Amino acid sequence: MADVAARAGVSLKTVSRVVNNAPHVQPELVERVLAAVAELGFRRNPQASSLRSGQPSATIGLLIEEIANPFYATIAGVVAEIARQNDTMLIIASSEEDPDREQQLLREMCTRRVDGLLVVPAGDDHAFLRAEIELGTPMVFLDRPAGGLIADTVLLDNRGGARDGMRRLLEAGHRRIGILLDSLGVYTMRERLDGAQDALAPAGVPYDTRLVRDGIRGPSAAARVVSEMLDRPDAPTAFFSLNNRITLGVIEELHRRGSDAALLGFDDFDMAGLVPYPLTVIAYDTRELARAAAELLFRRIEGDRSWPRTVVLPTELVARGLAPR
Amino acid sequence: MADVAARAGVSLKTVSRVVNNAPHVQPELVERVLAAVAELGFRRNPQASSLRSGQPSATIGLLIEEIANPFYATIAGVVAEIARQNDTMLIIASSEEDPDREQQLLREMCTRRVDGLLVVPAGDDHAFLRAEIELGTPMVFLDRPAGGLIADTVLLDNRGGARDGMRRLLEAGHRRIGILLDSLGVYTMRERLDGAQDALAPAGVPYDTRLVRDGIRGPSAAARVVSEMLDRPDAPTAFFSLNNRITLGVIEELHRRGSDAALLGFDDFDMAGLVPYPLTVIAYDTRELARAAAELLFRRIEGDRSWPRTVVLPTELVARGLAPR
DNA sequence: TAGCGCTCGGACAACGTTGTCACAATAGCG
DNA sequence: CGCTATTGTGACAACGTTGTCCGAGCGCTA
Repeated sequence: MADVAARAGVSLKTVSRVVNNAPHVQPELVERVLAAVAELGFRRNPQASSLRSGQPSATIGLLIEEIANPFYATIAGVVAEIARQNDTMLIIASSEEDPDREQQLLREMCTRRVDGLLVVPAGDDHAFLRAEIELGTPMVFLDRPAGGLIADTVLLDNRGGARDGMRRLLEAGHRRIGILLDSLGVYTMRERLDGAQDALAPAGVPYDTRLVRDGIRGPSAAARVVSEMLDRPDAPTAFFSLNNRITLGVIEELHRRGSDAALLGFDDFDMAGLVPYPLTVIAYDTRELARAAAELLFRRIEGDRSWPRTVVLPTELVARGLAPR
Repeated sequence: MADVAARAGVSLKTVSRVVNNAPHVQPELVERVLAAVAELGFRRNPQASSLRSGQPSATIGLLIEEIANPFYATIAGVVAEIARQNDTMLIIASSEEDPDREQQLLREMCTRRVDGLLVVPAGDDHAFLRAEIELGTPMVFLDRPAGGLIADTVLLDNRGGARDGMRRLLEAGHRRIGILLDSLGVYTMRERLDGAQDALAPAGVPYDTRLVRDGIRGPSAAARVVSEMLDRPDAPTAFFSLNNRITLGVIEELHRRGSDAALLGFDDFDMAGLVPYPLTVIAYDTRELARAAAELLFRRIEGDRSWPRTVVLPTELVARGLAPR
């Protein structure tokens, strides 16, 4: 900046004023300064600038489980767009469902003085963020609630959606429904399982633990479990898959066998209309989830200090897949 | 930091030493300082730190077209992981194929003094980055080459892959092959179309422009084009779709009609093994693409000043989809 | 023409940290 | 016991920028 000032024949402060579009500078000087800036390729250092002026960093952080997963990729896309609209840069990191890693990454983001955080929590204790919140960093949790912390949260109606879906299966006369899920350690899985149970009691169907299988990590594991269940004498007449990766495996196995079991899956997915098996999915608006969370965050950043709120977004039952030809 | 020093009864500099794990500090003092740090909730300001010490920002930027797109999401995931392994934060932004927006976002990243940039170019002139490169910011372009700039680049063998795929169709006896593509403004589309043409001449099949349709933006547009082509008297016996969104639409229409046209698609996709139509895809390793680019970038950041290199990754023909039941 | 207010430019300090250097205290040596 | 090394500590300036404040120069009025 001093070089620019020398070149333009003005004081350092005048250059600062020009660079910051401050008033009270002669048009002629402005021009000279801008010329010098262009010639010397000067660009102001935002670190020094915000150090002195105490301005925010115009950066937010987004912590998700896994970027490559379409659910999180969709969220990241929406957040990136809203961040751009707010002239804010976006730092993204993946916790890979590891609480230690989550904590480390969130700390790092806070250290970098992000203006706000959007977090899909991995661990179940986020007390370490309390100091940061009190220090004034806004934070919005999405898809799952934070542990041990009262904070803004945007969730899906996992429980209600699962209950509605199960009710549909029960109304169709199914009494033996296989329920397949990933880890019970994940909040959404617990909620969805609870929702399924909610529907059983009013229908007079007992909760049979032999029909519930957890720890299913991917499509092929799901296919194996389905195969095994169908081979039992009291095979299920319907399946409820609690996430879309499991749904894929179930479809694969049911299609392979030419089975006519009903299939209900939580999570919609791309190409769900093209899969070779009729299924009903519990769908929701992922983009709306991200939008609500990001908008809330920016309202907080702009100074909204009202009491933390929790938003729950609805789910919807949708018929998908192709009938067998 | 001054408060911490006062509380621990040491000088400010000693606190700095402790915070930076510098040697030559008495263990007892270290302890007192750390206690004061904990009590006051002190965290050093990396902006001021790097302002003074001139250290790099430990941040890289990734510019892609659209985060929600699985191709870019996969890239982002790999880059995020490699960044983490290098203790580096990752800023992600989407250009949405808009050259102006690309330029604006890249400038902003450079202003923030990122240590390096990974760019999927949207525009075709990146001369504005030359000053930045000469200033010492490493940059690696991926999936598409930069315009008007000699720089590190990691590409896929679009042309070779398309040629091999077409050759396969020609060997199977197809002579009328419908070619469907998105905009010719996109580098990869041009390369793939060139590759298709490369295969036609040696097989003695003329290039018939009536069989080539560009400007196809999504699955439903693709389905319409297929429908129209199949209704013509000299309907194609095979289709070559130049990206996976188009492939989806083609499948939909071919399946709907119960057609037996052969289908070749560029880009593999999730669930490609579950779609209700037999198809061959030109697949490649997206993760490897991202890995190669990110590794190269970090080698540059670590000081590798060798001549810019261009890496071209191979493609592979893979049979996918389910035969009709 | 003196006095007044208004505009604009520049000197200076400060943001929070660390590199440099100097000095004090201790240990090691002849 | 005095000398030099070595280690531990602190004063100071500097990184690049901007907020504060003062005063120079200007035009206007009485």
